[in-house]
Amino acid sequence: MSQTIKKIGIREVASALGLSVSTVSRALNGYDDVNPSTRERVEQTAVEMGYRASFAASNLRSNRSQSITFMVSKPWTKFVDPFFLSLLDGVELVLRAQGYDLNVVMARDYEKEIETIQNAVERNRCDGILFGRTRPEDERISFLQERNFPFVTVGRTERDDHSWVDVDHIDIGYRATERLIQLGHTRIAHFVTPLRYTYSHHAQQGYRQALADYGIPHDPALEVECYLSRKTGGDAARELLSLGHMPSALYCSNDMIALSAIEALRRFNIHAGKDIAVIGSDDAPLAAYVDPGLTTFRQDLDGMGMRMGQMMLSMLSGVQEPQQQQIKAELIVRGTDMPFSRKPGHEA
Amino acid sequence: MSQTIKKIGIREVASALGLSVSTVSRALNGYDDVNPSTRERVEQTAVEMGYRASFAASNLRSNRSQSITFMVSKPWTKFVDPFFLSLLDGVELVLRAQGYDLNVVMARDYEKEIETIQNAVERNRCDGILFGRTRPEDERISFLQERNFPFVTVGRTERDDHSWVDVDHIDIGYRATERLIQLGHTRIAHFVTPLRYTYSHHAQQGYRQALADYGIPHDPALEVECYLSRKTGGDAARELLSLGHMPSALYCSNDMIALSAIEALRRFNIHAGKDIAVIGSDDAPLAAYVDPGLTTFRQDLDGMGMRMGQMMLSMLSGVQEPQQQQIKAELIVRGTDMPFSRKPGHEA
DNA sequence: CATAAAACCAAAAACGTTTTTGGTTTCATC
DNA sequence: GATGAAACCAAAAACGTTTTTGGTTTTATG
Repeated sequence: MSQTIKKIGIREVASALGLSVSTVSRALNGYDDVNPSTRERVEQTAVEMGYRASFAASNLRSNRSQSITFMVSKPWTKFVDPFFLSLLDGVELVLRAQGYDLNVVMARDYEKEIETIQNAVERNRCDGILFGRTRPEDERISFLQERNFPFVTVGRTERDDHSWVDVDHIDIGYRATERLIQLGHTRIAHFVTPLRYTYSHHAQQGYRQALADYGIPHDPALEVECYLSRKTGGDAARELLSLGHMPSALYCSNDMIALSAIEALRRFNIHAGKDIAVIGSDDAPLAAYVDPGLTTFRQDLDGMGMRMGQMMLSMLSGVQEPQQQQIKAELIVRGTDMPFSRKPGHEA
Repeated sequence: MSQTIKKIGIREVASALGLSVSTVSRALNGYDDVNPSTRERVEQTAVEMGYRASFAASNLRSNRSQSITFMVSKPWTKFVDPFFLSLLDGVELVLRAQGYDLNVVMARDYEKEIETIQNAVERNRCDGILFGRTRPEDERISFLQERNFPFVTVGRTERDDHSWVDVDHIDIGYRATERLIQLGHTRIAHFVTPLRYTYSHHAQQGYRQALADYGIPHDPALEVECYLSRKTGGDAARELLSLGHMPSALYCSNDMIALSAIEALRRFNIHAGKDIAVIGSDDAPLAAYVDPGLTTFRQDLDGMGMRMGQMMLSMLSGVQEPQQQQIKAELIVRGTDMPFSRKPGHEA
């Protein structure tokens, strides 16, 4: 077994250079009252000796951790939501460039969310926090605001006094519905994501607005709240089917719901793209792989993540005003949407 | 705007109780030389006052961070690999139960892996580290061993003197190939994951062993190294096709490769489950959704993650001997494998 | 050449805990 | 009732940095 490697601290670096500890620290941290040549000597020696400042010590003294926490909530991690992983990628890229670390923590369930945030914030583990799955009334927001702690959310709340990035789900809901209407459909169902989340309401709003604009009455029976686990798109589809409410078109505010519904309907010999038109919302990786491919909307998650990172950085550099950015999604036409055609058996 | 909430430290708690700081600390940290009633008073007051020990301070003094880092490498995050997310879930569950936090950091690319580990280890940010994508010779291993830093890997290396969990890929390769042979196939291709990873070699080994055991000569042209990005399963399939090497069966050591190949072949009117038999390896979520469903292997990732967490905990409690656990995967028969039938056009 | 400003650096304080050290009380035992 | 052990607790040291304070040297200016 090789000998354990000796841990080396700032003191060792200082004495090796014949400088004081404080000078080494200031040189390394980019203070300006240090001779450029001294700084260079210090920097070089530091890497030569393999010196790395103790995270705990510098964090304690400076009260900065140079790291940002992204909290992901359980449902996302359970049935892997590619949504947030691509997002992370953008965030990380931007933060890393400014010397910040990004780390991800998981909140196992709903109650743990606030606890997880508390742990991060009150124990001073990070300089800022990011999270998604916002709800119209979200106690995480008030918690952080009370503490004046920097944060950016993915998704909005009822309030507008904080920084967020978001996809325009009203727009998606509207365009999906409008497209189905223009394809001749009038009985258009909406399988909506859990209504505790703000974005579900947005999707709903867009859907209803499109119906209204085209003079199609809104049938509440066609709007079903789905979950990724308990009541899937498949369950909702079977429910509609058994009630004889079968629509000719289906807009789902989540691709997994759409795919689950498509799969369930296939067992009843109802085929998406042939017997029923289906449009999704978030271009899950699966969407391109199924046959026929799911018509859905693509979102620039990477760009959104980068924007989110930039917002965080600017907050850390002192900007107080809330920053907000909404991005539009792009329609990806594949094979599951199609014009309306009256066929026997598929209409109630 | 509400007033900023005052940060409260251990000193405040101590003086509120009329106790010394050290007693409060010992009470909170479960030392045994403190009166149970005192301990209870302390604990109660601490939560009442909303006290939370500064992470940095306690980490600095105690040299423990009560947190474990899971490093994920870029390729995994890019094309969402459900593999590792389910794993994380199990790990987190076990660690959390013992008061450890799990956080995830991303290594953007190959070179950054060692740097990321360095940052975690040398700056004392965590008490242990977890990572996957092991290679036969893996400098991360030696780095950590030199420093005597606790770690567990997902996957093996050439060496055997460290703790790991792993899926038995030799077994998967063998059983997949054997099944195809028993279904009557003799020209069986293997689309293998990048050979820099240890598990790819295992898959290869199982594949070749099965061929050998059944007396089928090994045709190197049928074994193609694939990547998730550059050369996908689709590329490999087209390549075989253009060379007139088309096999009647295909074993892929990764489901995404399998799905990509299936999709590409469909465009040539070669249908998995009808014209070619396909077996995957890791039951990606997509595998159940495509039509026909992909025949593949399911791995108990959650259990593997939990085992991994337990290993880490035991290392932290002083166990030195390497612990190792290999799990077997379970065959999931869906629709893409089928018996051999001689058809014109699909045999070279 | 005197003086002020700027540049440079050393010493010491500070960050908020945990750990060490040691002292006092309580309790059981002889 | 003396004695040792155990239980309990307070004071102070320590962790490894960054920040503050202040002092010395150099440079620019009149």
